[in-house]
Amino acid sequence: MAENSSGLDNPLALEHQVCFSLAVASRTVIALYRPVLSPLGLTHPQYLVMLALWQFAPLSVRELADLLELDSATLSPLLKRLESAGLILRERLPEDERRLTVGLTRAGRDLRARAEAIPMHMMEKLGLSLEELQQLNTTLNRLTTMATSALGREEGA
Amino acid sequence: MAENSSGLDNPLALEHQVCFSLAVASRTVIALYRPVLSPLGLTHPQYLVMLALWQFAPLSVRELADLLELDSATLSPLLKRLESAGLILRERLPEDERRLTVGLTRAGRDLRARAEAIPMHMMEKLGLSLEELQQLNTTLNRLTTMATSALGREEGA
DNA sequence: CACTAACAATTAGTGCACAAAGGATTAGTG
DNA sequence: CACTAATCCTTTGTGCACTAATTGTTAGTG
Repeated sequence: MAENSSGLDNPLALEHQVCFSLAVASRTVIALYRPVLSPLGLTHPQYLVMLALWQFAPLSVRELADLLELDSATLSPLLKRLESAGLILRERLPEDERRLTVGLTRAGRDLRARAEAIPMHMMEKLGLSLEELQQLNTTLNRLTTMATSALGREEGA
Repeated sequence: MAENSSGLDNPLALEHQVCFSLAVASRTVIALYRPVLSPLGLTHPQYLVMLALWQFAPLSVRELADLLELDSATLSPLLKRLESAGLILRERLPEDERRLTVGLTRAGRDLRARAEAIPMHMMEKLGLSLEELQQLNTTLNRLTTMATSALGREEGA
């Protein structure tokens, strides 16, 4: 009976690592989105970009990066792919030639209608209630807040 | 007051998507590991492989893939890098030449001592209690279970 | 025993994520 | 105004994740 589930017996045990559960959960949930997004021609990160644009377009690359907590170096090629797919437009801002404005094309806007059923669909697939998902969302956001502030402290040190 | 936090007002709102919170949390927590793992010469996925090996070595590629819920095509190059780093050994099983046995080298075993402080260190960085982390772990595992069984149902259909 | 199935690992190809460096533009300061 | 610093985006390079196709090996079947 030396075993327990607290992680005190073997702190390095795989099953005790939150970072592992988190990575697996993230990959698995995203995998569940794949067959739903694939008919729209979107990957999951591209879907998140489209969500941001449907909600806030136009946005600069920097604003998108802040919203999605991604590096602009990650977004740059992703946005090019969305542009080749005809969903978005990228143009330099006249008043600040450094910035790129990302906006939606007609096709990009139209895609929203086809995406509208996705959240409900995924909820049913997952088999979790709205309350459970909201609770989970809150917990995850709290975790991210803690991790982000810990990262911030490091840079300051 | 048309807004609420249930997601019913705008199901596609970025802040309501669990998949988004999950992806961000995963990336952010892994980012917090980076400065801790980098002195050991490990990336986070490599760290997870080492955890599995410290606990269960020797393991075949298939067993590792099952444990980590990863594709063998992802593990193949990763294991080669760990081998070049001198941490693991890869050899074909004499009794079944299809399989590859992955075992630890002396350096690989020795690295465990340096990794032993990591879980506690990360817990402190995050600023969450052991109970909170256990609770989170349980929740995430439940989520993965739900998502996995949903994926299973799809293949059957 | 020959032949086909299944299985294990690898390879090739696409896309995401991040670090580091670079080019272009704007803002701030003496 | 000239010059430095900051900002924005892109590019390059490395590594992870997944799909599909491939090679090699074992197991099962007629």
